[in-house]
Amino acid sequence: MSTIDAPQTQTVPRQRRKEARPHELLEAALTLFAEKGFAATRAEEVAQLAGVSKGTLYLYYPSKEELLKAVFAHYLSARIADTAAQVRRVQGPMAPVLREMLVAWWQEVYASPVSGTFKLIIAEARNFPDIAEFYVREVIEPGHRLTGDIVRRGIASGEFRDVDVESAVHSLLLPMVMLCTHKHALGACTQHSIDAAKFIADHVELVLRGLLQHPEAAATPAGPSRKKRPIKSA
Amino acid sequence: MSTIDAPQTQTVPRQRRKEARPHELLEAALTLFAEKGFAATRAEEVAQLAGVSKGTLYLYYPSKEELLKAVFAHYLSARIADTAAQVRRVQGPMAPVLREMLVAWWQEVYASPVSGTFKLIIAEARNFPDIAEFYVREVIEPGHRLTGDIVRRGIASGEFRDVDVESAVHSLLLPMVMLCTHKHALGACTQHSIDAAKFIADHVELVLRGLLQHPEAAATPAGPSRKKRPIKSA
Amino acid sequence: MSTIDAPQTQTVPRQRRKEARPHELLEAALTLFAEKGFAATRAEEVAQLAGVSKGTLYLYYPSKEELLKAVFAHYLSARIADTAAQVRRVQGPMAPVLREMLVAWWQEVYASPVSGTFKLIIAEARNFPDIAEFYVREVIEPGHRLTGDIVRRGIASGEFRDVDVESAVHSLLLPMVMLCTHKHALGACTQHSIDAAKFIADHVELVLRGLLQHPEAAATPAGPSRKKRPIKSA
Amino acid sequence: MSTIDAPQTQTVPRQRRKEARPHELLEAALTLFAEKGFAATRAEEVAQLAGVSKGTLYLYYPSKEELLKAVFAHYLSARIADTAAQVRRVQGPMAPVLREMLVAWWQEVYASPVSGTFKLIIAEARNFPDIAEFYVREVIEPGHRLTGDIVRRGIASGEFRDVDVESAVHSLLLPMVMLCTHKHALGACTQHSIDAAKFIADHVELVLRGLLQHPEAAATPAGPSRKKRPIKSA
DNA sequence: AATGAATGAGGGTTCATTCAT
DNA sequence: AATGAATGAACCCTCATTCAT
Repeated sequence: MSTIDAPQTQTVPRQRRKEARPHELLEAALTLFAEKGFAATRAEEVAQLAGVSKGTLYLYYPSKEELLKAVFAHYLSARIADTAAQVRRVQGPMAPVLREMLVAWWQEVYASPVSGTFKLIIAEARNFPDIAEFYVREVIEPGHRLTGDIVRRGIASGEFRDVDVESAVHSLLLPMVMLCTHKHALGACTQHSIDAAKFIADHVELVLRGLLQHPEAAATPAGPSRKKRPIKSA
Repeated sequence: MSTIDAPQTQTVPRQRRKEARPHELLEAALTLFAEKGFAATRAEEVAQLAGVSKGTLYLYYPSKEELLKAVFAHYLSARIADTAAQVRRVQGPMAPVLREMLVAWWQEVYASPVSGTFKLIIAEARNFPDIAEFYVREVIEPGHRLTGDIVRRGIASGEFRDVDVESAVHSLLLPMVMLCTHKHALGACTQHSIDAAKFIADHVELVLRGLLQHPEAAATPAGPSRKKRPIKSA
Repeated sequence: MSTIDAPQTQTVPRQRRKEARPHELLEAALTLFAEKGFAATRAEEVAQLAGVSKGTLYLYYPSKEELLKAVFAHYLSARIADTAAQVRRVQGPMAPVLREMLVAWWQEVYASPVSGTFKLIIAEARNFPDIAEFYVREVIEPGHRLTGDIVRRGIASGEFRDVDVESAVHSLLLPMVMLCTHKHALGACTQHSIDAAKFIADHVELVLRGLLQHPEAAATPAGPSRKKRPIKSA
Repeated sequence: MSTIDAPQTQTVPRQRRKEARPHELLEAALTLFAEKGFAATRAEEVAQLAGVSKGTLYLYYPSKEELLKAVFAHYLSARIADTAAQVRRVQGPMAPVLREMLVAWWQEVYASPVSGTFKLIIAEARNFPDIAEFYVREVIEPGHRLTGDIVRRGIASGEFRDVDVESAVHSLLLPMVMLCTHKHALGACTQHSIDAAKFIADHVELVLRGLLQHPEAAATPAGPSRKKRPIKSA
């Protein structure tokens, strides 16, 4: 209210806040849209969760729909490209590459707000076809190409069996996506929780074993992961 | 109705309609709720798709929310129990049982309206916790128990490796659920379609191979399914 | 449904029912309109209370509004005329005439459904001006004329003081009307009930005493009515 | 809109309106509810009469029913208490006290919107029992106690006859309440209007005369009030 | 830039009325 | 004559969006 020494409820300097606003609004929007769905979330709720008033939201985004688009644009851009570059440089067996990539991806995504985007795109794809198209082009296709390339290299080198690449990619990725989706859907309602960290590890090993020409030569223990790994899942 | 060949606008007798209405309304509701989400679907749209007026919907269901609950109650009751009974009677190796059960499940569900329930529960679980609880109790837990029992029997007999049962069940089922979800989400918007029939077959083989103690002994060909099977996927 | 020996839930012969229908519907309508108001009463409720279906109501009355008009037409016709005739013939002091007329009126009206018409006309007069006009012409004006005539005769004979006739009529009648109104309004909700029989007696005596030139000569005891009279009030 | 001398559609500052709105809405609500009844009044009509849009009404009152409750809370609180205090202090004969209190009450209430509350409570009591209970407790009982105390004091001092207090109170008050009711019911529809000012004066004298031990000693002229008093009745 | 009062189109729900049986 | 399924206009209420402050 006054310029000097006003009792600030937030210690963050003004300038900071102003720059941070759009990001805070996007995170609030992702959180609520993923939780309740786009139509069932009120613009005012988003503003409130971001700590601003209803009017302020409209200073940054001209409509609720544009806010949704901005959420996707923000959370899904330039996440694939760099991983792809890294992978291309790697030499040697593909099994460890796959294992590390998937676990790393999972560690980065599952616990972060980004995990909410999957439920959100599932729920809203048909209501916003241009978002769906954008998503397929920017997220799904790059992700599939990346994973598919690894599988193909494994097959080419004789490390993997000659499986159908598309199907293998789906077998690898869909459970992980489903897990993220579950976290924001039923997982948030019931006690029927999945131990995500453990499942991902087991899942990758299981499918790798299905992929490998000589499973017994795999570097990982043949048995299930008996103990939970100390990775926090939320 | 009339004496001489009056043009009949309504050939269906009233009484018949009264019995058929609830089911027609439920199918219309599932279709639209799965397509657009519960909040974004207008009650009148459901009525229209069912071929009745807005008011008629309310003769059968007292509110939109009760209609949603009825959708779940109708489409998800007593779908698990009979399969479970069949499975329990089976003797011999579990791999074929798993293969047949999953393919059969998929054939029955994927092409039918029931496939829409997965997207719907994902999108609405957090808004309707009692529906979520019902769903977990009536659908998820029985389904997991059923699949888990097969895996356990396979492990006990030495057919399968000593994997973590929960994780294996997830690896088996989540891609299938994800596929149903996808069909009603991105799959309905873009050309990036998945060949579901092929994927399911490949997926089951891949994971089975990961499960089996001696994969090379499996009855199925080691190679990928090169040709699409002539099963219609929608 | 069948013509011969159908099990009749009502022992009343058919013909009787058919003739009685309109009256049963009117009584149901008066009851509910007086209880809940015209707008807040559903046509189906009236039908139900009369023991018929919604459609049947419309066989007898073309609309809810016509039903309301019929209620007034039925309950308020030819109630004044005969009393008026009786009164005109009477000779002698007017105090007993007034006393008897008011008590008789009250005994006949208060306990019967007719008592509901007052609340009803109060609540709906402004929404249905033609009903209001009818009511004023057919009920209020004759009633006032009748009562006023008695008072005027009392004044002319020197029995009553030379009061304003209009005002005296109001003082006499309004409390009685109010009592009927109260019975169907607050009286139906709370324990704060008025002992109607006692009040009417006391009220008439009190106002008569105010009217009389020589109150001490009145035939009634000067004290209050200590005991409730054995007249049933509902 | 324009820079010079733009015709201002809204000269009232926003802040002012926010404070005034609730009262404007309550008055509009009382007016319309009393005129048409609660059920027959549309929320938008209330808003319109108060000069705001439909949505604005709901910024101040969460539902039409809460608006009704607020009307009663606003118009009927703390109206009795202060009169009661005044009356208790008075000494001397009770007849003038009664006369003045009733005339004052009438002058204050009859011409004001408050007069509508009687018709409203009559019409809606049975639909809103908690409002009825509130009304009995806050309005009727205090009012009766106040009036009854005066009558009792008059009896105790020998000024009044030993009448039944409850009945006398009703004889005094009911016509006044009926008059207020009439004003908003038939009185608003027809020419059959009552001269309220005159009636109240006459009524009080008439009933006082019925109450008094020695009527001829009363301070008022024995004859009727021949001339209308110059008090406006609406 | 930020606020929040105000708006009004839109959607859930009710119910008077119709009409095929 | 009687029924009750069906209709759709109307009404309560919500909420995305605007705009004066």
